[in-house]
Amino acid sequence: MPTQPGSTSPAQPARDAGAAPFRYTAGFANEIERAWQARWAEAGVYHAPNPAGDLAEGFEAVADRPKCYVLDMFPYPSGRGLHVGHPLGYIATDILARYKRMTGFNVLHAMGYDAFGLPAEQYAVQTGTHPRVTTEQNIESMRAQLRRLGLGHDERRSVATTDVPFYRWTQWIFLQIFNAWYDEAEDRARPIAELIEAFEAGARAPAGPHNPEGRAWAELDEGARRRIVDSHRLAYLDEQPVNWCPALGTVLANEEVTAEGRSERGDHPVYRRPMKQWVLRITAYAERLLRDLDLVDWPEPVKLMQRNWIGRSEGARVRFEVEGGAGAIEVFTTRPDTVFGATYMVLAPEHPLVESITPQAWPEGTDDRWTAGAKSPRRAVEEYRAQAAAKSDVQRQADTKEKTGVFTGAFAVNPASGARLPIFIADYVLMGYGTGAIMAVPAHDERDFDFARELALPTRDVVYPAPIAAAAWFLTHTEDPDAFPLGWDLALADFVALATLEGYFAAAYPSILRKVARRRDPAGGRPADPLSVISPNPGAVGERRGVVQREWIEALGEIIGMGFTAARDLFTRAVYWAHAGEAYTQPGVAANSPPIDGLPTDEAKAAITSWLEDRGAGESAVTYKLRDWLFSRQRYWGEPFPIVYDEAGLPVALPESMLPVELPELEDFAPSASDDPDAPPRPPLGRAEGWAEVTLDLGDGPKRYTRELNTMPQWAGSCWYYLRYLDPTNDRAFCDPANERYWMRGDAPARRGGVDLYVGGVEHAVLHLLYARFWHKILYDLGRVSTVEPFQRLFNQGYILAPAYRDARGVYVEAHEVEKRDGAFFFRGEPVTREFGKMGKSLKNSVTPDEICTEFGADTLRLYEMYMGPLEQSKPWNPRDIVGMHRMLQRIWRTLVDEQSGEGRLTDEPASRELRGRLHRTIAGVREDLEALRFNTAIAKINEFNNALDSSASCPREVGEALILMLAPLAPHVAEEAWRRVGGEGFVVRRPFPVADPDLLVEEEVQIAVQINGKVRGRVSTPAGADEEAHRAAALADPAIARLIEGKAIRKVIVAPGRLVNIVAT
RNA sequence: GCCGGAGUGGCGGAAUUGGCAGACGCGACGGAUUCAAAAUCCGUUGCCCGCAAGGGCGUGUGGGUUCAAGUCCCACCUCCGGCACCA
Repeated sequence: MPTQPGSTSPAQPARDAGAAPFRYTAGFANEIERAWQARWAEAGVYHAPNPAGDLAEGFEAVADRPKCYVLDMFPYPSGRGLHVGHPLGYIATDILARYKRMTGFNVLHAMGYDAFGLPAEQYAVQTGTHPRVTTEQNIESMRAQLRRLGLGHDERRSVATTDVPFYRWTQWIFLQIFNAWYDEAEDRARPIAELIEAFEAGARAPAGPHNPEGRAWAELDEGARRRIVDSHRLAYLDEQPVNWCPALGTVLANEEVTAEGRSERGDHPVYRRPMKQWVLRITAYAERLLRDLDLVDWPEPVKLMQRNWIGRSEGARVRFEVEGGAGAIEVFTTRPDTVFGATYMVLAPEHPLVESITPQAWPEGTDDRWTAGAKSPRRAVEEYRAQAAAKSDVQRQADTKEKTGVFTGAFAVNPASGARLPIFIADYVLMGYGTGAIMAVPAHDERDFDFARELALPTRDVVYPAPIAAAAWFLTHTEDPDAFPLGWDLALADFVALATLEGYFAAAYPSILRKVARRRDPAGGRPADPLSVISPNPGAVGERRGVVQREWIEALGEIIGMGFTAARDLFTRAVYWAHAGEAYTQPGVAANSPPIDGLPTDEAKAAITSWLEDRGAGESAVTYKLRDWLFSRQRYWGEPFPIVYDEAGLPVALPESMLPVELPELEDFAPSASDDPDAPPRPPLGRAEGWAEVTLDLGDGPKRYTRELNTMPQWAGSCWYYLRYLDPTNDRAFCDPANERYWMRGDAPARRGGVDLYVGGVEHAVLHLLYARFWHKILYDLGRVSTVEPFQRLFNQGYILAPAYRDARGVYVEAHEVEKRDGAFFFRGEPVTREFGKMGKSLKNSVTPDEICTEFGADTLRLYEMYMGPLEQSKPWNPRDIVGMHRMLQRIWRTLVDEQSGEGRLTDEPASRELRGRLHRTIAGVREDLEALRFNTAIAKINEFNNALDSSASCPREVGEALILMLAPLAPHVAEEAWRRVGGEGFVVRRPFPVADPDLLVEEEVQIAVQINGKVRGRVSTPAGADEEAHRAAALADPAIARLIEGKAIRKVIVAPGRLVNIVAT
């Protein structure tokens, strides 16, 4: 195609013989698309200038514009290629970016590749092809696929995590994390040097498990000092139980293990086993990660998922002294109000105190069920621990209903009740949460209840729902049940009814009891059913004053049914819940807990916490489910750590000047996979001779060091790639501060800044988005970025679903080959069943964007994907529907271009007032829709507008040009081609978007509905802006309406101006 | 089990603040064009009764609020997603 600017490009006529030569056909679409993609690339129309550095050219021209940073979630360049589900979000961000560009923003939109990862490595293991080769090929083919869609990315900014100049800075960020610690007092990360200074100056005492004797800094030797400092770092080495997957030869993060306890990749069994690993201290940020969710504009469900993942719990830490002076067990509980109900304690099998508290021999009279048949507590503990460690998570999950555990032979003292509590170990208590120890309150916790039942442990009630609390009080405060004139049962019911009305407070109970005791003759005599005096709550949601839930009325019936003595006995012994056969975990009223008796649960919690605090036995506390982030992988194809170990085996960070640490060349990439869960990990980098062992001068002369042989997990690169887009070629910094501040923060305050729009799937709701926020906050604390949060606005696009077919065995078959006959589906003659599922390889139902582009053109594909429905919704791919969007483009094309000559057919006549009004209403609607990412309705509005135009013989220029400009973000190639043919100047993608004239938005006449008693009976027109009275008159004047209301009395006329009139008549 | 999201014609969906349910597209039906077909264009199309005029019913189910409910409230059903011994 010739490219003289301004000329009408005589593209190849459509090949269809006999058809109009310049009809918008698939072949024509493909030709102009290729041509425009080449012209855009040549002219660099999507280049966004930076304020500083290599990409600063042209910045002055846009310096006065606001910035807009639009971002897609970083894709993995899979060898399988894209299916039509992948570009859904990319098309959406492209449209928004184009729209923003046309409405006066300096827009940054780029695309890069999260290219480290298992598939390339596994392919390398099988074929010996270097993962870099596979990865680069995949990136190239993905770039080609994306380019074909006409996405307007600034291709100068494309990065891949596997590029050495990129991962150099990933390593650099790791060093920032390694060289930082979390200052709780200031609630931020600080450089580790400042901690060392504080130690040296004596401003801070070196405390913690690495300095058990609490010696002063000056007295500590070099090794001890380093160990203490290392234990403060945000990146630290820790021996901790990890998810070891022998089949993959690597450990996995919790997030990479499925609920079934298998690897997310490959579905291999995963075992728990202790290993020394790099761990990032994300828990230090738990509170801020939670709190700052309030700063961002994200879908509420995603925020909720993060909140749940962080899992903040408020409660108390309580200390229980172990008998015999063996120390204290600290527990965390969210229900300190139940401390009087603790009847035993449980430690996680791995709990460090287990060793020291377990005695040689069983105490006298130990129940057989507690010992697991072992001769001594030590033996029992040892065997149980071995058994628990051998259990895979699969079994552990499966076993949740059967509680197991053994007695340690030791006892602790309940700091509230003084009761003697046997101490058990059991795997239902997890070392990783809270303190790894619990006080067991079987009456009010289901797990404790199950365990107590299994091992015949006692329960003790300390909370009742209000009606039962009243009944309990009545039973335990009545001496002579026969003294009630109408019987104790009626008195009890009467008491409960009144007590519940009065509220929860036991203080009122004595006077109620006296009142009930005096009652001789209730109205209507003694009822047959004593419970009839209690008013039930039919709604049964929550518990309100004065009403009793049916559940508890039934329970009261049972209590009455068992007779006074038996019932009283249950409550005197505090075993009502054991009798009822379930734990009561709801809030209620405290009982059998002297300092808090009668208090409702929330007050009881606060009261008992300060009571415990006064006695030095506990204090309020907060814990999180979130665990520190396991950051080592035994892989080849990942970022090497910039860490070496010295002769003492302690980690030493390499100086910045030694970055990047490049991956060594290898022949064999396989980690040593094994079926043996106990086999030691052998990372592939260990085989890199001359690399794993190095001589370096790190300041005190050349010495031998061993390199860290693990690599970083795939999440590392995706934690900061959005910052590298901002300054992709910078080799002095990961990003120039001026560029970072311009694109990330702009004119916003630090708390409101961040990427303007981030689009991706919900599957990253917790993992990627939490990790990236964590890194960003560290960089913020260290002064490297200017915003508190990385992503201001998040949008989750839905999935594209497609029919998938299974044969009789339940195996998926190639959807392309399935045939439909008489409403049934067949694959190679065999009947198959249809279902809808996420498009992809596993369901064998992929459709590639390339096949659709060939058949209809990229613009049609773009429109169809956006037209399918709301972006955030999952929706089925229906190939039959695509042609609708193709026809729409054909119709618009015909409006603008003569199909015979290829010439623009706009006329210079002015548009009629009516048409102009319609145009401006369309512009206003389309703008609103694009702004809100409602592309489906934006397209419908443009289509509707063009349909209205069709009948008119000629199209005025002002209308036709606006139509092209509105179409440009959605279908840029055809818009560009039409623009040139109608004689437009320059690239349409750089033109301003049409602006609606507010004066033209109101229609002169409005059709309104006339309802009689809420049913539409007619329509009348009213002039724009008519008042209520005019509406009313117009409605009543309509002959059809007049006929219908004839002989009826008009009660009321409701007028919604411009919408409807409703006549209420009888 | 707990927490989220969603149910509207034959299909995808629209109705943004309680105000004309079904925009727009597909499909289907009828017509134009064509030797014919494809492609394209025009028209009809929620369901039921009726020749028609017209009437009735309709947004998962059952109740409620309102002049008016897809939209608000209560109870329930179904599907999808997340979490799951977290003390």
